[in-house]
Amino acid sequence: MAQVTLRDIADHLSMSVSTISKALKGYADISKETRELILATAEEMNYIPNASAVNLRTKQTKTIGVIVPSTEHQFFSKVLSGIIDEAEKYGYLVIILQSNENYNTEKQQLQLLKQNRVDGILISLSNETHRFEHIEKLMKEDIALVLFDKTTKLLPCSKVAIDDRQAAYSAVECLLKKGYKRIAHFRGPHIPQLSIDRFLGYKQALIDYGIPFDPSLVYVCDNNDDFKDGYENARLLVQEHKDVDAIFTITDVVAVGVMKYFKDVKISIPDDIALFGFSNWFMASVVTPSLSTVDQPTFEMGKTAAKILFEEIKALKNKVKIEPREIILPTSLKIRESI
Amino acid sequence: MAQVTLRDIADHLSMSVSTISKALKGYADISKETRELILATAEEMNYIPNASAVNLRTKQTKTIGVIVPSTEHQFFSKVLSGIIDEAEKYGYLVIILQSNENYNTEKQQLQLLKQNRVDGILISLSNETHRFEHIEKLMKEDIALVLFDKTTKLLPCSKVAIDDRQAAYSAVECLLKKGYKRIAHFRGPHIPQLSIDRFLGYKQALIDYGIPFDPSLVYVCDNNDDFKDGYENARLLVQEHKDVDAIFTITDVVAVGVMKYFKDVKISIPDDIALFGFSNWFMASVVTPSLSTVDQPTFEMGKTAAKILFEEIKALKNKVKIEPREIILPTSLKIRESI
DNA sequence: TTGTATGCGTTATCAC
DNA sequence: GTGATAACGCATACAA
Repeated sequence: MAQVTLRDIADHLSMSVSTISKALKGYADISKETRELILATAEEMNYIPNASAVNLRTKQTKTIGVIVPSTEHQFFSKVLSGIIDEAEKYGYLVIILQSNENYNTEKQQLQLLKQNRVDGILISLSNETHRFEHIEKLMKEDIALVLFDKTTKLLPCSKVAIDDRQAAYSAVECLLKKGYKRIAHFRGPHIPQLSIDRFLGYKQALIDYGIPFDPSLVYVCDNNDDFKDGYENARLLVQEHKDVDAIFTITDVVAVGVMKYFKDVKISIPDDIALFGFSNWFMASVVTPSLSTVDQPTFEMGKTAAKILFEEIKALKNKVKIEPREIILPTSLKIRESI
Repeated sequence: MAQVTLRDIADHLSMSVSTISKALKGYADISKETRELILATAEEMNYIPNASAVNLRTKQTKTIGVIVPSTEHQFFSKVLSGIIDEAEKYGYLVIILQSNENYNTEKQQLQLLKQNRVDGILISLSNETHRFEHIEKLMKEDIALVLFDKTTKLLPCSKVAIDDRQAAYSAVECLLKKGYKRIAHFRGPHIPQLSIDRFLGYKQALIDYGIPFDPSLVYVCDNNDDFKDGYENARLLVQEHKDVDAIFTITDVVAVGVMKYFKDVKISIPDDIALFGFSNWFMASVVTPSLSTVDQPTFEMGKTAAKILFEEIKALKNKVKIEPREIILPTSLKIRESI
């Protein structure tokens, strides 16, 4: 059974298609009676407008695209939830794509979204992405774009993120104030701004507190398996630096990997080594000992990014120039048993 | 800058639109030279087909819709990942909607997807959904539909799920074999088939092992906050039934809530009470003590559901009648420290 | 091998 | 107040 069209309703009522269309859209120049008749008939015939036809005519799809490195990542799934919720309020649909931290995939997916003429795009950059032509190209066209979480300073578009550097600084500062002196950092991959910033925050805090920065205390987690990275790096650390008294990790899962290793080799947290995570995922509160970490407004980040995107879509539609904005969401420390 | 159309290319090359169209689609009746010229020009002009126009013509959108109760739920985010990955292979885009366990929302979202003429729909039913007219209506139209995870026996469409009853049976059987005799069950809400089935598996195991079923040992988790449900029900249980020696929970997060309460009141797991979860989420392996649970193929469920959906979309397109299938994915027990 | 004509379902401008 | 008519961008049957 094919879908009912305006034509079908028109035929059924022996009226013209344009009359039906106008009545359905509440135009003033249709008499109340006919309008009501048409509305009732449409309802009865189970009419549903064909979005493709509408898109073609109106040149807007009421759809946005979102590219994230991975949907199953707890952080992103929560952001997505925020985005989808917000989109629904605005009557927008959300197409979700995962780049798997791959630059080429990300690039291709942008094409796909363009092909579908989405009204706007939200991206959290892949770890691999260090060239931005694909995005710059996009920005020159009539398509709104907002970066979130994994952003870059090299792109003059709106962004929603946290102050990773400051947040990391606070975390390490907290360790320092507690008296820890030999603090290692399990950092993220080299490209993403976010992992650079957290590293810089770490370094700065050490310097500010008169602790010499020791590069050999920085371990990189770049195997796309944070838990394992944490576990392995913990193993290495214990071999190489017996004097370390605290670790600040790029993310909670890394910290949980560390905990696992320490549990296996009977190193006690925080007595032997303290541990500070980042993200405040659910698991941070339920592991033993519970994990001190940096709380970031995840759901809010999604909502905010979406909200800004919709504003830009609206501006674009009205041919108003958009001023790129950078929203920094507040973070806070969750102090728990691990320090 | 408006998007380049076939017309633009045609004008640029002084050819007809249809020639361009055919060349781009690789039709045989275009000479190799012109085709190559056209391909090069299209590339150069940065032509990207307008999906809305194509949809309108071809009556397929190469898009599927997915409705889940919540994307931030770890289980669903993993399923979604499987769906998106699989869709990408088939060249399909995925629109994701969350019903928030609300029947009316689910119903409305189905309308939205119809409006967008998606080629197929995947749904995991909301906990509230106990009427299925909205879905039955859909099934009568040219739109493929596959249920996953939260399915129902009342709908004659394809389904992908696990054997919840059997899986729950195995878990409880495992507890019984270990010698636990007074086993409570923290069940899910009353409507979803899945929580009914897990409950039935629990009950059956007891009966088969000669333990009388005691309804007062069954606690319901229906506040949409599994952790809290677990925590609160644990509190109640301890008050009401001091003799219970094991708990089987509907899901891991509930179990983690239980663990938290027990930790707070110094009840030892598994010495005082054993604990068995369901889902094998990441956290199950990292809490202390680690949680015994039922492992289910989450990512696989998404992939499988998508795969079946695409088969049905294909069948529908070729006007082949589709035979509903029910795929049961295998589960297994993960025995850890909590029992 | 290429071009012409038509229609997909809708919106919007213009007559009547 | 209502109805032709054209246009959105593309695909395809058919004519040349």
